[in-house]
Amino acid sequence: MTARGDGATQRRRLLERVFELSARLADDMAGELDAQGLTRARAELLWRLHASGPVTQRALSEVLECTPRNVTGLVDALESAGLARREPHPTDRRASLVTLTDEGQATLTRWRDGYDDLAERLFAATPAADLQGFETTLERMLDRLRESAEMKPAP
Amino acid sequence: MTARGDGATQRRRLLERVFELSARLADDMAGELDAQGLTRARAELLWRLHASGPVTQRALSEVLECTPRNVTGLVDALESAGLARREPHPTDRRASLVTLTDEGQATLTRWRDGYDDLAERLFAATPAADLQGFETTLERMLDRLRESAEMKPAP
DNA sequence: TATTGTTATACTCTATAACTATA
DNA sequence: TATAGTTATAGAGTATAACAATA
Repeated sequence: MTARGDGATQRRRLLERVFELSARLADDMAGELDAQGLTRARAELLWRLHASGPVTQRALSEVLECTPRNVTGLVDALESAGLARREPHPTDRRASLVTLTDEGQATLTRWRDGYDDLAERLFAATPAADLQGFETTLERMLDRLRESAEMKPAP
Repeated sequence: MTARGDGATQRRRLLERVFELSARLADDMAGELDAQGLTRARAELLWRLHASGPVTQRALSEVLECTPRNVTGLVDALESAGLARREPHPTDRRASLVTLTDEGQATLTRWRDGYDDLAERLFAATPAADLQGFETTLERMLDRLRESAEMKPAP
């Protein structure tokens, strides 16, 4: 008979729930993207592009933490899909500026609305005070993870 | 001047934190696995195998929600790595039973310890009462996601 | 000489379709 | 006839290395 409510047991169960949450959110998102004919990697690029405005592929490769070669393929796909395009860099003829098309912009607007819908769906039934506590615990978790990420930054 | 502390704003910020948590946990895990020469897909198979005991590839393809062909490749890789092996099925000569090797078992034991360490690292600094509240809110979120997953189960 | 982005090549995960050996 | 697992083929993400054009 081990004691129920044991701290380690609670923590283990909690972490399991957190992983389930991650998995379900990822599934949810993958489903949405699939319905739009997009993949996660391409969506991530669009998202970053929206956040930054027009940028070089070099900059994208740094933000996405992948190789320039990888960016080439993603931009090719997004260009074919009509969501982004390459424009000449005004001063550096080696580089090009990746830009959202109007359709790309529209896609991002839809995502923002979907994001808010999801936030409401997940949290609307929870009192604001509880959400405050939730955020505090969440931030503690993030602090621990940020700490360990700082310890091993350069691969 | 929109009101700060507005409900929608809080929810949006909270969802952002949740996504950051997911991303950091995934990065953390990918780093660990990479150090062990494993990929996420192979680790997932090992994990399921540990949970189920020896099973057919057919069963694995259902649990992992992927094609039998995919399982073939993953088991091939795990077999080469010495973590799993195929054994003849006792009654069905078409099928084989995938089994953890001793090294595979040892790997799983290490993971279990690492899992508990992570749970402690993330939660030890948070009072048990706060964790209780955290779990309640987490469960509400999961309920919402489980609901929508049930609505569209069969692709 | 260094940098931007590309082509060439390769590995992993994933899927569909066709096929073999069994049930 | 149906099932378990394989081979064959293909697309997507990712990586390294070599190369062109330009800085």
